[in-house]
This record gives sequence, C-alpha cells and structure tokens, in this order.
Amino acid sequence: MSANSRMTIAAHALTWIGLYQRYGNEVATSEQIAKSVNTNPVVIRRLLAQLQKAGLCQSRRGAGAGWMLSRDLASITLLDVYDVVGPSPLFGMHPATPDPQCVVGSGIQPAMRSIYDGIEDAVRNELAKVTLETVLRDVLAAP
Amino acid sequence: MSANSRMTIAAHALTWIGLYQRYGNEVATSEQIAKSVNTNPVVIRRLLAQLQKAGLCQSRRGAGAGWMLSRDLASITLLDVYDVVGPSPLFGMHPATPDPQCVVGSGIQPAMRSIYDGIEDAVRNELAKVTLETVLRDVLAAP
DNA sequence: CTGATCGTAACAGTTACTGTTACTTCCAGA
DNA sequence: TCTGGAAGTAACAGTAACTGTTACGATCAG
Repeated sequence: MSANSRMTIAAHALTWIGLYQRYGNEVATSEQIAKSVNTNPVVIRRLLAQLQKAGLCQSRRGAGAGWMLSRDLASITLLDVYDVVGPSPLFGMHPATPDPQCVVGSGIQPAMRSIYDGIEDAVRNELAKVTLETVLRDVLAAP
Repeated sequence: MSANSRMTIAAHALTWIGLYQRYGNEVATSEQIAKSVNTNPVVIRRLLAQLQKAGLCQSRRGAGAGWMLSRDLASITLLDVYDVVGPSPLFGMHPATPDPQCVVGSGIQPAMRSIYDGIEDAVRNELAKVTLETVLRDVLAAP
C-alpha cells in the first residue's frame, strides 16, 4: 500500500458518482461511495470536499443529501483531479540549502528544477489526455 | 521541504564526485559530499551504497578510502538514478481492496493501473534523456 | 599498528496519510 | 414545527517513510 492513493480514490469516487447518476439517481452518499472504495465515509467526504472547491462536484445537505457531479464525466480529466489531490511536487529539492560556496551546491537546484519542470509537464500532458469518461469506459470493459 | 529529495541528493552526489574526479582527485569522501549537500555523511553513504549496488559508483575502504564513479557522467542518466532511489510507484492503488461486488470497485484498479503505467513510461522517457553530464553542464552554466 | 573512512545498526524527530469517533449544521418532507 | 439522515469538520491514534544523528565494527594504505 503505497502512500499516494488519493488520485486513485478521487477518480474512483467521481466515476462512481457519474455511473450512479446515469442509472437515474440524483445524488450519491459518502457512505455508498465509501463502501465501493472500502474505506470510511469521512475519507470520501474529505476528498470530495476538496474536489468541490475546485468545481468538479457538489454536495447537497439536509434530507436527501449527497453528492453529484458539477460537470459531465467527459469534461473532467485526470489532470483536473491531479491539480486538486495530486502530490506536488513529484520530486523535491534538498531538505537543507546546499553549500552556496560550492559550484555544485550553488548550481544544482536551478538545474534540477528545470529538469523536474519538464517531467511535470510530461506527466500533466499524459493526465490531460484521460477523461473520467475514458476511465469509466475502461472500468466497464474490465473482464 | 517535500519528502522526496532522494533523486536530487543522488544526482548532486554523483555529479559532485564526477566533477571532483575531473579535477584530478581519485576518490571523494562522504564527508566532503555531505558538506556540499548540507547533510550528514551517513545519509550520503546510505544513498551511495544503493547506487553502488546498481553499479553506478564504487567505494574503496581502508586508508585513502572514498567514492568514485563506475561509469562516466555522460553514460549515467537520471533514469538509472531513478531506478535505484526513485519513488515507486508514482501513484498508488487503494490501501484496502475495493468492493469486488461493485462494477466500479472491481474494474477500477486495472483501469487506473494501465493509465499509471503510461505515465510512468512518460516520466522514464524524460529521465532517460538527461545524463549527469547534462546536469553538470547546467550546473556550471548557472548564474 | 594506526588513523581515516566506509558499512551498518539503532534510535529520535518530522511529516503525511489513513482510519475512526464524535459532534455540529443543514434541510426536505412528514 | 419536528425529525432523521447526511454533510462538514475537528480531534486523535496508528502507520509508514524519510532525515538526521550517534555509535561502533570492518577495512586497509602507509
């Protein structure tokens, strides 16, 4: 069980809501989603609350409460999800400032930063290619 | 200070050894490297020990001990480093197995896995493009 | 032999995430 | 107006990973 399951769980939850709504239901409760994800409802509420701030989903309170998507599955990409719950940055710099007196120590951070930026771009490009509609299609196509 | 500084520190250490050797020195000690990185020598030894197992560098013990590269800077890519000290995987699956009775629960992992595999490939391609020779050049070109 | 350095184990401190409990707030519908 | 079901949220424990540090044994050129 690696640390970063947030992307996976967020994609799972949103896809679940999308499919549930296609079955004609208006809203999905965190408890229902948590059952499918196999976790605690609070974990789902915490994640969806973040995604809600980003405008991907929406909650309704009171009686008949629950979650619904703010946009169609086809218009939400994994990049949208990544920007909310993804790890940032992918690669970190030194915990302590390297020796500025040393040629390597003083030049390494700008050098690595520009390399890491290129990698982040590549990752973001890949993520942008995948919509939750694609994810749902793949999910339904699974054996 | 993000968690994953290992890639950065490994690249820093190897580049430092490479430059030091170009100055005519045979070996670099973990203490010298630690000073440039601004950390404890043991941290450097731990990292280099892993890189040594992968054949990227080599240690010499006893008097006149220290570290040297096993290959030229130009023949070591960041992908080589990543394979040793990089985070794997970049994105993790659910901590607990999702509900197999649920369509989404049963199909989500294969779907996400294939997406994540594509992203890993993209990252690896980017990393493979960059050699430590390139890193050193960028370091020396820094303002 | 000796001193310098690696190799490695052990431990504390930090951070981040997950899981859980518990409580408040909200609101459609009876 | 009441009520029940669900979101919102704070608080806390447990786990895991990484960093930093100390300590000590192993190694070997000179």
